[in-house]
Amino acid sequence: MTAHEGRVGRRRASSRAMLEEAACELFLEQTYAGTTIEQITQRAGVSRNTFFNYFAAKSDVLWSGVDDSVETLARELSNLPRGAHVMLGVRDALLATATQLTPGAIPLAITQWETMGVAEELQSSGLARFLRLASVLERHVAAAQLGSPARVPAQPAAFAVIAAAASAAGAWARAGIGRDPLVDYVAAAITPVCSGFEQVLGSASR
Amino acid sequence: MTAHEGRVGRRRASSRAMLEEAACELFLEQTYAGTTIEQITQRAGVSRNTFFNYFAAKSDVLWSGVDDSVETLARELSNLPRGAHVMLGVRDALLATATQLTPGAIPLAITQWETMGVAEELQSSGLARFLRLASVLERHVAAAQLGSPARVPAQPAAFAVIAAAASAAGAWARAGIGRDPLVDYVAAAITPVCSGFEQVLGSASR
DNA sequence: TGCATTATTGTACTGAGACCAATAATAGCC
DNA sequence: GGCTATTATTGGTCTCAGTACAATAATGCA
Repeated sequence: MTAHEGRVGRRRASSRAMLEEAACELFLEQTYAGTTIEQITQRAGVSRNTFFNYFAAKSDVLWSGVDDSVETLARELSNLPRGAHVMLGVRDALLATATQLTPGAIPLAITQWETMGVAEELQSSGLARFLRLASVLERHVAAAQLGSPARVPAQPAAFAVIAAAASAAGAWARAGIGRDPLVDYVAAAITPVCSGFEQVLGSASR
Repeated sequence: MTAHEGRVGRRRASSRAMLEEAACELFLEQTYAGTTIEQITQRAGVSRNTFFNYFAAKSDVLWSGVDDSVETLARELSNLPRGAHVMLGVRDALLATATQLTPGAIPLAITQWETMGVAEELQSSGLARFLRLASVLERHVAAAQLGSPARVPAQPAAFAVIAAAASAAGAWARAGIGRDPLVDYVAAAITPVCSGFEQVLGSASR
């Protein structure tokens, strides 16, 4: 019927969005830890196994927005002008990514922090996403310095910047409605990190 | 018999160290994911439940060194002179902590990175430790600026510094034997972060 | 000797996640 | 219309981590 043009095989009867919606309701009613995958699939009207056709793990439901932002970040990084200050470019790319994170696309894990009793699970499932973003950044920083001898250590810089951004996202979430836009929080958090690493470069080249 | 002075109740027949040792052997033989808790306790000669008297989770075995370093870091931070540059003090405390991490005390997760097939599990269990260290740091940075209006954002700074240090620890681990001491790696990684946040302070106060 | 305290063990259970085989729906082809 | 390759969904079964709780064993002390 829809979105099945040219594709062969059985039509999908469900979708990530369906499952996310069902899961979100239940998380708000019962907390994250208190709801089972079976309950999610029951509410969505599919079998338990179908869940694993769409998510590799229960915790993935909380993070589907982040995976998209990985691609956004990669795109922003590749659009940066060559040769300019590496870390300042990184900062711009990250801020652009944060701006593009419209409220609707912000992961459940962040927006529903308090209500869903998710803090525990965040600690065990969040690092994977963290590392995915960081590794995109790391590759960029390393590549941008290919010609010249690398002076900004790529992985530490990437880790530090992403960690600061994550902290900002958390603070933004806890600030509740009526807060400033996310990008302002992110900017304040990552600017010192970027300029710190930028100066490593500056002090060595001068 | 030993270390039971003044204590009442049954003597411990096992210990964290016993279980860690058994676990380490098995991880090297079979990888982390390939060994069950039951196998660990069998080799240690205790029952499966005893494992949970000493560790809250399987992954805790990989990280027992880090928990100690949390205390070391807290101690080093509290020994810092008052009023000096916050982030430079933080750097000193972290480097002191890294120095105190003798090879024997360095967590399995880091030293046995390749051999034990642990990278997967690190991603899901590592963030909890990361956050524990970061929150110690965060409290210190916030407290050190109590009188004056806080200019270094405590949590972003703490997250960024710890992330950089973690990256350094990983790089150190992957460098294998014959590498420089851990503290050198950590110093190179965290110095830009600390000076970046320190300058936020400097530029505002001048 | 009995009592409070602490360590260890046994049993049973829930739930995540993996694996695999069976079935259902669909498009294209004859 | 029937056949076939392809893809989605489902059911069944299994392992293992982690929890809960009760029973038992060892110890110091009154």
